[in-house]
Amino acid sequence: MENYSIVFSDGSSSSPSSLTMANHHHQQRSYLQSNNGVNTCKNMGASIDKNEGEVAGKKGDKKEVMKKHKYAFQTRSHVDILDDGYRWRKYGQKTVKNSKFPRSYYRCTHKDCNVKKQVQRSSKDDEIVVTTYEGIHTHPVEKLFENFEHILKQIQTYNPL
DNA sequence: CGGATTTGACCAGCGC
DNA sequence: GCGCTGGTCAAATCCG
Repeated sequence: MENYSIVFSDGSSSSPSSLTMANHHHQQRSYLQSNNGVNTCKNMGASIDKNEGEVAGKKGDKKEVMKKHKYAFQTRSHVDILDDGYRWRKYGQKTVKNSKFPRSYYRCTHKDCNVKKQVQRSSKDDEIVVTTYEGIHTHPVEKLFENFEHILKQIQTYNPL
């Protein structure tokens, strides 16, 4: 069962057999760990918050209100969308510079769960898929997994290293 | 018919 | 301030 290589990284260092958890902001989280902790991830630019938490009006007043849980990892796979048990609704796609492939933006389809993720594949190695999660799910996983064998099988299927 | 995608527009942050 | 770039919206469209 050594046919997969899942590489946690923050986008910079990625040696293909190490597991370096990304730690963008405050705390790091286990992959696929559903938890109902406080989730105050707010969107920075737009103002689509319906009845979400407070909007700190001006900047400079409160600076550390938003805590974002953001972590990325790379997988060697030929499928973009790894089935991680949640349902995702695509809400955007942009072509990023320095990359041939577009980046897709997904959002969790649950009612009060505003977890986002981005899927982007590397321009150099089109086998590499960079998935970036942001936020913590406030609801249990909709699909039931026994363990990681399911998702690992997806990677292994398309990655005969 | 309802929910998910598609896709161009729109907007904000940043660098020049 | 302006233009580029990345992130999101939303209407149209697709698909079960």
